[in-house]
Amino acid sequence: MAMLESGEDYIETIYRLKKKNGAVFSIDVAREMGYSRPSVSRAMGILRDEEYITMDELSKEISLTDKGRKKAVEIYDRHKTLTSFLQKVAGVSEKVAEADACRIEHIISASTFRGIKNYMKDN
Amino acid sequence: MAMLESGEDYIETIYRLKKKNGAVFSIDVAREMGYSRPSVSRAMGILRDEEYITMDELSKEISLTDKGRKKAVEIYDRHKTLTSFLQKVAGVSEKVAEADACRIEHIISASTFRGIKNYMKDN
DNA sequence: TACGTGTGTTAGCCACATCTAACATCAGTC
DNA sequence: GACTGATGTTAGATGTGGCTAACACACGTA
Repeated sequence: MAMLESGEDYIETIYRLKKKNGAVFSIDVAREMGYSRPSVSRAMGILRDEEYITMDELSKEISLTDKGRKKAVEIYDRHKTLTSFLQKVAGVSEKVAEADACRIEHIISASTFRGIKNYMKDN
Repeated sequence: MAMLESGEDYIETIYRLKKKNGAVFSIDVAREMGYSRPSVSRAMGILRDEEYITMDELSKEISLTDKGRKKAVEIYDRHKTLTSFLQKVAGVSEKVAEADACRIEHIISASTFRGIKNYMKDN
């Protein structure tokens, strides 16, 4: 199964929580994203099948695989770049920029993102 | 039922085809969007229920209501503005800009779009 | 030891938006 | 007037991604 849009959100959340708290569990992801435990449980199953994460059998602690971490960094970079970009060119608050970035980051093409990244470097 | 993202696409397509061809029928929308006739038929049913369009009982010609036309113009404006914007700041081709604009136009916040519009006015 | 709490999972539901198959209808043509 | 092709609709399936209810299980504590 291909990586779906919602999967990117889950991976990004895991990555951010890991940076913030160290260890990450499903319940943390559920609270952070405002989803139910079953929804997260199912998503984790898919991410595990696709080898983006592993989950400790006993403790249930979630870890990103190399593949997952690579993906996470990529999405996180898109997120940060787009947030700054929107603040700069559209003059919106960080909060608004963040919310828009969060949606745009999943659908923007690689070319356009590269262009924006370039723009941010030069300006 | 609230206006959904996909509904915006259908309305925008109807609007564009109307400008291009004069009369619009479901089959034209299906061909333009690459969807099956039943998918378009159902979508038209919803847009009719929500009073964005009317459909001639006999000829089946599709017309936008005032509400629908207002919506279409709004989406079309977002589409054109975002396309130019991405070409300008990201330096991508019209084709790429168009494809990204097509997806972003549905999810961007009103504030951020206003900001972008402003940016385009000043630059 | 037994019990309650927290966390994860399973089962089954819903909404949305696509699809295919099959049917209805209308218009043009032989 | 019957056949054929184009178009629209109906019925039912699929995939995605939420949800609740109910169950499984580990852990701390009375």
